[in-house]
Amino acid sequence: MSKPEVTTTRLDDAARAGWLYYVAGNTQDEIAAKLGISRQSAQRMVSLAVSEGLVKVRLDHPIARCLDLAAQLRERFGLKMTEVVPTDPGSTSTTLGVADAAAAEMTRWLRSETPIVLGIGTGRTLKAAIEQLSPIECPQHKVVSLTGNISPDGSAAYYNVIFNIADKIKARSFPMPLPVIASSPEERELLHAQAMIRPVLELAAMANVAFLGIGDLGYEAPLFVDGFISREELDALRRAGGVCEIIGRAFDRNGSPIAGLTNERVASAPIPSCETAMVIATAMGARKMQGISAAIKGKLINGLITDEQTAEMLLGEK
Amino acid sequence: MSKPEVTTTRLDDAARAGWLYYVAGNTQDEIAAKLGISRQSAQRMVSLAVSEGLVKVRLDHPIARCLDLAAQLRERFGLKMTEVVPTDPGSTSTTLGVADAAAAEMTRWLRSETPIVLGIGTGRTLKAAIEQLSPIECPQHKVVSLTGNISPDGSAAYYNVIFNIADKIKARSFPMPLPVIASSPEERELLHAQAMIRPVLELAAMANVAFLGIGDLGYEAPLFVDGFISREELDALRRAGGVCEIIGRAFDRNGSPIAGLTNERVASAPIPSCETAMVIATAMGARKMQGISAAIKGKLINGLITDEQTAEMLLGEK
DNA sequence: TAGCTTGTTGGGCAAATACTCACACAATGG
DNA sequence: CCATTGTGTGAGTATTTGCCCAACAAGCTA
Repeated sequence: MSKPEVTTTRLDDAARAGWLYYVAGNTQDEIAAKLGISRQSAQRMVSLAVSEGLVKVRLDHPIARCLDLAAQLRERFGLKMTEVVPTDPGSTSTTLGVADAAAAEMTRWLRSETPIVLGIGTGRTLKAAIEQLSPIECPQHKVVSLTGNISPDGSAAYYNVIFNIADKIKARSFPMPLPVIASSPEERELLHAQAMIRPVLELAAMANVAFLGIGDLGYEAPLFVDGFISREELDALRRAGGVCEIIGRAFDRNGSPIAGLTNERVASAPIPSCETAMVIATAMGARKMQGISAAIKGKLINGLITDEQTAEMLLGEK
Repeated sequence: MSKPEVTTTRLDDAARAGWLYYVAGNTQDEIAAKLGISRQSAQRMVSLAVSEGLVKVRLDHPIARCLDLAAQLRERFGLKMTEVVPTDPGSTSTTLGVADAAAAEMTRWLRSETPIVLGIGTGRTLKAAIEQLSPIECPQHKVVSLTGNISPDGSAAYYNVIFNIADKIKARSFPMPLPVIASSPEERELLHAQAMIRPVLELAAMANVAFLGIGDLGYEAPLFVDGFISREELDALRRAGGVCEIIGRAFDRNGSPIAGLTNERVASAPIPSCETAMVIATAMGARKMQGISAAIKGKLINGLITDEQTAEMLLGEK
């Protein structure tokens, strides 16, 4: 404690370089001179700071167009909370921007003093969002996974993010040690009746806020790509009118759950009710359009984080 | 409302360009192409976004050395809150870093749900801090100026920041329409007895948190440079042992107020008590050393935002 | 100890960026 | 009406940055 020697880690140096670069406005040459390293090393430090996510850039100018679209979405679809981020016209990313926005929104919730239960879905968008999340201590909260975290091959489901989020925030976390889709309806009942699972399901039902991804059911449906359902099962869902999937459960274009098929084997918790919780979907891109639209129509969600282009398309629909 | 035409301002474009650059990671060439402007214009947009403060960079890696220094300061001097930012070795700025940190700390206070009274001092550091502050709506709070805002020549005191802060946050603000230093003790009493001033003084005494700058009394003493006191008055204060000045009031090296002289004419509110409020000083640099040290010794403050180098010097003193 | 992998460093260079300048244009004022 | 001033634009250029590569050190294996 009184020792003046404090171990300086690699990341400390990176943070310092990043600070000198972004906050103090030095050039990399100057940083190199001040830190007694070569310019290349300084460059590496700075870029390390960026790639490690030490450097967070925020734009706090409300862009009129985005605010307007957000307000229109709220009004038109009766949503309680919407956020619209700018669109990068050339990018094919399906998470760019919304991930940051989702992370920021999560942070707002987590900063609450009063304990909350945060339900968390799955998917690429959420995974990216959690990566953006700044570490924050919030032992007062509970985070509960809404889906199982076991792949058909027994490995951990890659896009289940409960462990990632638990890493970032010091809250009690509740994973669901279940396959995403059980092999039969009976197995699902059996699994859900387990003493270890029941409390998690109960907690999920009590969520104050939930963040969900929306999966499409096209050729590249994440549910299929990640091996949770077979091509035949995917086709069957589509023939039955399925257009999207939320935490594994398929819905038609009106947001009604598809009857039977894989839906009767999905081991996920029910989506928390909009009556009792803020249910926020984070999704953008043309492929998600139908899904977002369906989730809104079916009143599955009451919050949406999306991008400009998607917002325009949603509003453009009759 | 339903009109699709939303006026796009200059800053909106800047924000969009900044977003594409910093968040989406485009080059300025790409931005130019996407926005249909020349590369130079794109560059200008981005740099405008930066200079307008639309782009906020945050480093959320706790640098071990800074944390350690902060902890040492707390322990050694019995402070409740300390923050130490990295030092830029070559820079002569006296606000770099601490201004951002002060803005962040203010934001934390302002985000509180329960109404608080925020006392605000004066000076270059605070001015810079307020500039960094993101707009935030907090009608529940009150912001009260601790010093008068009238220069000897009748103009508004430039470094009085109450109006700047009022601009940024939507809280009720209470300026003190008084000269900083009255012409006589009697005038001060008279001014303070005014019906418009008394409530402000009472509010200042009730502050939950106050942010103060510390001014030195050297050749470039802000109080003198800004024309509030004459060279003779400055010299007199120094001869009387004055080493620093907080909201216009001079203190000796032990943090005791200088008796008589300009001190008996300073029209500022008393510094809020450390018993009832968080009194946070933001100051860095060699010239402020004595002042910071005095403020600590005199228990005028219980919080400090400073930089690495200053922290080291403070801890290095016997 | 030679041979290998792994990780770090600095040189060099192409790409990207910041800045200066000259000019066009609109608003302002005589 | 023209001069003036401020603001925005494009061209050109100097600076800064990102990245590839070869060299080198450290650790590990045989």
